[in-house]
Amino acid sequence: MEFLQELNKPQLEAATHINGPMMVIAGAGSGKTRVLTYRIAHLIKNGVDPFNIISLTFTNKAAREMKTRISDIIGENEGRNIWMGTFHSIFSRILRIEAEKLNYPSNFTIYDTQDTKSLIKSIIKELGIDEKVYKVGMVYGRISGAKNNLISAVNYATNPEIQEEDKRTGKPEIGRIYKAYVQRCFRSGAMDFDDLLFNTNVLLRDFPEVLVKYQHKFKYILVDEYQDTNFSQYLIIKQLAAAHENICVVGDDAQSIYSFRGANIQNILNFQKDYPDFKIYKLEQNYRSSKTIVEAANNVIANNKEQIPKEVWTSNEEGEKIKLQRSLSDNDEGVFVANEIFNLKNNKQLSNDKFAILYRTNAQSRSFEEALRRLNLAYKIYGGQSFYQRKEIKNLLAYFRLAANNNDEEALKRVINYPARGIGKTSLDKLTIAANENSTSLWEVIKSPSKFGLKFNSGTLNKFESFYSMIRSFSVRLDSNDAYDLAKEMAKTTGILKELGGDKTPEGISRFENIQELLNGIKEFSDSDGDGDLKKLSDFLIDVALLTDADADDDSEPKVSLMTIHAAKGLEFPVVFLVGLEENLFPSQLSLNSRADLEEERRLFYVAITRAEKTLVLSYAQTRFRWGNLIQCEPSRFVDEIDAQFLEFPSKTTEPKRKAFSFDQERINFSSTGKSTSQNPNLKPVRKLKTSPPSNFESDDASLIATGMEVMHEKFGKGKVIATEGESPNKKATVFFPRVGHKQLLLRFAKVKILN
DNA sequence: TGCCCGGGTGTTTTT
DNA sequence: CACCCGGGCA
Repeated sequence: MEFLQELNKPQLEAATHINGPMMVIAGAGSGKTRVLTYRIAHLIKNGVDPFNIISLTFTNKAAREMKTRISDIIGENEGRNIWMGTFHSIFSRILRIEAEKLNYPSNFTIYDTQDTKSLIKSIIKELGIDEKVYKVGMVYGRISGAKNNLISAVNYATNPEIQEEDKRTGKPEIGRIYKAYVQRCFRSGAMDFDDLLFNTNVLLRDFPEVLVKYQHKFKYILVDEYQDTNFSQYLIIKQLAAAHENICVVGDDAQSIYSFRGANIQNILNFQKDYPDFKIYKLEQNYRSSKTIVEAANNVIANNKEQIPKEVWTSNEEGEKIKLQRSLSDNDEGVFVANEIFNLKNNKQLSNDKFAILYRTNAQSRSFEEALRRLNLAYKIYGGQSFYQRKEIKNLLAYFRLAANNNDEEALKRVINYPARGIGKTSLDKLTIAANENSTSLWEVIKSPSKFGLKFNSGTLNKFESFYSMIRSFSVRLDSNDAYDLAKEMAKTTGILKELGGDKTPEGISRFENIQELLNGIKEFSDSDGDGDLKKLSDFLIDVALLTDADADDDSEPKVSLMTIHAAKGLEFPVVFLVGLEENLFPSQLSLNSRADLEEERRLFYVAITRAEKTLVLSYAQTRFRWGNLIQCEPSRFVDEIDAQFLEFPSKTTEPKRKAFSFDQERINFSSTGKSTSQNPNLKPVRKLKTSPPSNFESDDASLIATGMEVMHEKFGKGKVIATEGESPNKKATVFFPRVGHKQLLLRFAKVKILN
């Protein structure tokens, strides 16, 4: 097993651990994927059947990469038998096998975020609940959070604490919406993302024989990115592992960045409780980055209070300093980065794929796209609006979905009048009401409206009838037709091709091309793997909701990668531009009210820095367009947390040519003085220039603040203290602001003044 | 029923 | 600024 020789001591120990529970705490860049892959290879070489291994990853991309790497060692035939994928894809697979136990069809639809929100929205309307108070996103968040903690709709509505909480925040109807939502999904034969995990839990809980079956199958369990699992996922793992306890989890608490999605670091602590005789391995040597980058990252993360002690180090060379770049505006930032890539490419003979631009929010990509395009640099955006989420694509997919699962309400609503066939809102409302009253699906009502006491004029009835029979004609061919043949015909028969083909605007042409691209993709699917089986459209459709753009990589030419930091997790690049490092953007404005949120932002910053191998550029802009307004920005506090010895302040020449503002002059003078303090001197002039709002806002001493007081907050205005909690410096206050509602404030950070 | 216009509203992050 | 939604009109 010569492959094991490439490992260092702790890596080797972890990779050759065979039986019993184990946890690997792996610092950034310490080779955890390598350990996981080699461990799997080692298991197989030691007689473990690949069929008995399940390996859960965070993204499909990570899964595929690992699969390739394992196949390289043990051969593809063995490798393909390992169950490897995301929680969502693996458990949707199991749910399809076991669906009937839960009274679901095995071809259930997976609702993506759009479908879910659209359904919640209709429910809120139908129930006559105020949409202004019950914002769809917020309701979805509550329902999702409940599901991730395995709180069913019934539990939710009967749990006194939750009801109390919802009443206190003025939203007592969420339980009702949750109930209706679950019913509607069920009648539609649909599960949302959270259901895939929730229902797996139900399955394992209510059907002991199923649990035993999968416990027996998955004798060896591996979980990557364990710090980002939520309770629902945790419990699935725990149950599956209960029989053999051959469980291996790999994670890094410093890289936990998904708590907003219910991820819980607590799971790492639970691990020690659940498996007292577990073995722990710590990987602390970083192989990815230069000393400078590793130490800067250590600087940053040291500011977090809550973490498992570990010391990441590297024997790599010291490397370049981290460049700090200031631009006048968001557009200039784009130009700077594009120019810099252009130059580095030429000077160092690097291909495009060696570069990544990382940002906090998807909306920031625009200025970089424009600038890169102008220099003819090929780039690829990961995440954001994915191909499969585009309207035209979703519309065609909705026809496929509806053909495969006639009860899919969201699919039906999407296409029943697209292209326009004269079935409008009024008719649809009638149908919906009848479906609800009779606890059935829309489809059943359309099939025979009269059965449900509905009266329509004959023209409308004819329209229903022809829509119904068109869809049915597709449905009956699903099992006998080739995916591509059927898809192409559906695109034609439904009128989609004609509709889009007639639109000669640039957007229309692009939409048409997207449809063609989707059809091409299906063709590829049809032609793939010549094992003789018929490739069905329903098979193509199965996990389409779980696919993201990153899964459809085309490597025709090397491209610059643009993505959010969340999406960059697990990746590495020789050159990284970390952009938009401004207060209120990164850290996000919404994270400033609690220590936990701020620490998560800092971990995110840590993840971002540690993606870089050799060159790291930190960039911020002084002004930025937001909500259509030009706003002044100040540099992110995180930049200050890096010791100045690791930073380099670039010369003026890298800034795009344009009339300098007066403060630009100031910056040059300042840096030429060569003043060196322990902090970053170049940040200070900007700080002074902050124009909004003048910060003579003095906070009062936190210890004085008490329940009942009227206070003034710098951003939220006047408010009343409802409760306080803890002692300073960690004293928190719940304050009600008429303008923004209830807020939890950590008084150390919040700018609050006592009014009376 | 379908289209167009205007106002209101909103931004983390993802499977 | 962009998008979405609702209202009003053809």
